[in-house]
Amino acid sequence: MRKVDPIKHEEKRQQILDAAGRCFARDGFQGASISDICAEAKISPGHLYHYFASKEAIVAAMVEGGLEAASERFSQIVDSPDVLAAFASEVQQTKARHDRSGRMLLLDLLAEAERNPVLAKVVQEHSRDVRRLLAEFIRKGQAREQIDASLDPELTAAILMSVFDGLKTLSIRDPKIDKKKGTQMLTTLITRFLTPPHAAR
Amino acid sequence: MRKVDPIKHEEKRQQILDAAGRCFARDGFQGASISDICAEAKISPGHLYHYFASKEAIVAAMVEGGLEAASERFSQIVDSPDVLAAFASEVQQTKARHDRSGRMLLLDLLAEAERNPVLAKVVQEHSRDVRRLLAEFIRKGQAREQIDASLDPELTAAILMSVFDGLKTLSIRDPKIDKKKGTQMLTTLITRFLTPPHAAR
Amino acid sequence: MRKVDPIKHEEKRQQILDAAGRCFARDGFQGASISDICAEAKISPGHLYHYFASKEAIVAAMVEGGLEAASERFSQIVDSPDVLAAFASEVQQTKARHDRSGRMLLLDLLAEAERNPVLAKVVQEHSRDVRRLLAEFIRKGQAREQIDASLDPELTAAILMSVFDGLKTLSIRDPKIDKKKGTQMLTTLITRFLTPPHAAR
Amino acid sequence: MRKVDPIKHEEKRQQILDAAGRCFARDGFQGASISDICAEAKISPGHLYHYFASKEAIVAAMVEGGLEAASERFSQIVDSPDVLAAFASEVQQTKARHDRSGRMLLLDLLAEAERNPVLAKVVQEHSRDVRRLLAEFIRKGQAREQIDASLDPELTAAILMSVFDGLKTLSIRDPKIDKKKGTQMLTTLITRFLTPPHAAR
DNA sequence: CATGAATGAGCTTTCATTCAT
DNA sequence: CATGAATGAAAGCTCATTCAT
Repeated sequence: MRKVDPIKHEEKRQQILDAAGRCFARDGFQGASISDICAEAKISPGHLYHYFASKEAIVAAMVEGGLEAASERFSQIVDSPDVLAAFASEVQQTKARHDRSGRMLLLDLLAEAERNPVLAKVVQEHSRDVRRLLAEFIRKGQAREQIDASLDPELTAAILMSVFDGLKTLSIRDPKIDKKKGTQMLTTLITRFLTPPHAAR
Repeated sequence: MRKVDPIKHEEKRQQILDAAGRCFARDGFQGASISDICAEAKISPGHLYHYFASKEAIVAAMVEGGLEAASERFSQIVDSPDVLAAFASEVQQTKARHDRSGRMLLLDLLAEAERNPVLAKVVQEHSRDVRRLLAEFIRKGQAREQIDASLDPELTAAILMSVFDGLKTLSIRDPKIDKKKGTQMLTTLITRFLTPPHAAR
Repeated sequence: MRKVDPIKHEEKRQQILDAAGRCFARDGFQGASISDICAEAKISPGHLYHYFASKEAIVAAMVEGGLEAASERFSQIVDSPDVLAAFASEVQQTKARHDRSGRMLLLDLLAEAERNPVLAKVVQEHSRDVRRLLAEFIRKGQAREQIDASLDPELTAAILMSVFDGLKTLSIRDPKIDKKKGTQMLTTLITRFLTPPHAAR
Repeated sequence: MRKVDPIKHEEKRQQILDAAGRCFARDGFQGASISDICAEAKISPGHLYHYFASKEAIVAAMVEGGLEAASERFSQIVDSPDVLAAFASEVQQTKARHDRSGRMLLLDLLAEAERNPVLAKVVQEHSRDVRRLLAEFIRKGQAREQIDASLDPELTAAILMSVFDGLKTLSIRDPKIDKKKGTQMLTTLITRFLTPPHAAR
């Protein structure tokens, strides 16, 4: 009868993950300490270990959650009628999210994934999923003759993901950049890349 | 009275930087410890501080060195006759370097620069220099009608740098990717992006 | 939800301060290491930092405690009927305390206070309090015509405190000194200093 | 023929001791590092060890020098005709020296002497010498009926030295004290202490 | 005589983790 | 479920001292 309520348990986990997210965003994966996270989540260190086996487990769970959310966003675009408009919209949303307080950890994650096999696996599985989604997307566009049919969908998807990743560095390299114009330019880039060569521009 | 050879001093500094580079590549900026670096450089921890005032100073020196080398590479392309060929070549070289033992720390660096103001400044100054070089490059291409004259050179340069940054994530997200084909696809992307709209493709 | 017993916490703090006191007495403020204190208090170095934020905090707490105790002793004499007898008694007690295991750190403290502003402030505030107590004491004696009314109470108090400080050096300069005779001589000194000139001696 | 010039050697030693004195005054015996002293003396650490076997040797030599100088000052007063005037003058000089840049290390020294047997010995030998000088002084005063003949010369000398030591703490305990008035008060104290009881005051 | 390279133990402090209650 | 006590290894860094030149 005195079993743990699994819903409450999950809620607490989420609260901890949220707190961890804020700490990681502020100080990085290595810079944020268990102590910091406990303070942010207002729980004791001993208690935290009831929910997560280790710091790495927290990172992994947080990353997995974040990537899942990203996948969902992508899958919502899939059914969008106009391919390029959907892309442009996504780009702008990406940049908007970037300014939110819950900062972008993508670069930290990717850097860390290069030496942490656990994270590497998570990242690669997520990437495969998104790439498939994106490839499917591209195939649809090609069917509608909105996207150059000569482009290999899988590879194109991979390249586009890289381009999106690269976006994160824009404002690091130049904090004063005009983000709106940057978005427009990127839309141009993607449009020209994907548009069938014979199409009027 | 004869002062010690400043050349030897500089040599030792370089040896330490090399060792640090290997450690950072292996474990990240935060993951690599002074002890690790000392072991790798085969010196005592006390001695290291004759050459660098702090761990951060080592990071800064290493980063500065790496970025300077990158700038030099870029400036060498500037005089290249064919714009797009030069780009493609640079892309391939970038990918080749990526596999070297002295691994790429660019993502770590950019992630770290978001919270370390010292690194941020170094990165931004370097980025400004390279961006100017690249913009100049683009202007030349526009003068020769090899590059779309309607593209703002500075912004285009910034976007291209982001695209290059994004490249680093390709093989993290998919270790099995065919790098050669990736390079070709990227060349296509850049070509289509930059080529004047009326030009035959 | 039941928070941990703050009494236990305070007890542990006191135990650590006691251990620190012994170490400082043995090796001085700078000579005693955190390791030493932990060994003496039989706790781990990490644990010590649950109770004190830094070594300096330990020193400050210990000093503050010691000075507070000293102030209390002084305030107890204030109501004593015979001024000079009270002084003499205090002098003897001071010398007795000097031999205790929890040794005298006054000289270390005063020397350190010359370069550590935090300690300087603590010392000066304590000194002000004791000086006021002593001055009040002197005023009472002057009212009873037991103390020369021409002496400025504040300044006399300051000088007397200095004389007490100086006492600490007696046995350092000559370990074989007869402490009883020394105390008598000091009583003579203070008596002659304070007694009204016209009084019969 | 290529023997070391012993005069130059001694000069260098003195230069180092001077530099050390400045460092010790600034940072204390433990706070000043060999590095600091080398920088202040403008020599290399290796070279310093040609002149002194250890840091402790530097401290000992410096202390010995300082105490010797102090003894000399005292011995110069010995032949002074008026006992009390000479005392008062010495007190004022003591306070003046206190403000000099080459700051007072007496408290550090006495505190350190309690745990360092080498320093303890130096201090005690010096103290004995000065005490004898002072006792001789007192005996002279007693012969001239300027000093109370009932005071034991040796013990009185010891007490007076303590009183002088205590002086060093006056301005630590109250940085805003009026030093001139303090000196006058101390002269009063000593005068009343030493003056024969029957003498007019 | 003089240099600066080099050492290695030790310093204060931090931190992920475990334990007793 | 929840706390804060407690650990101990490791971090970055300092320093007295020695060594090769």
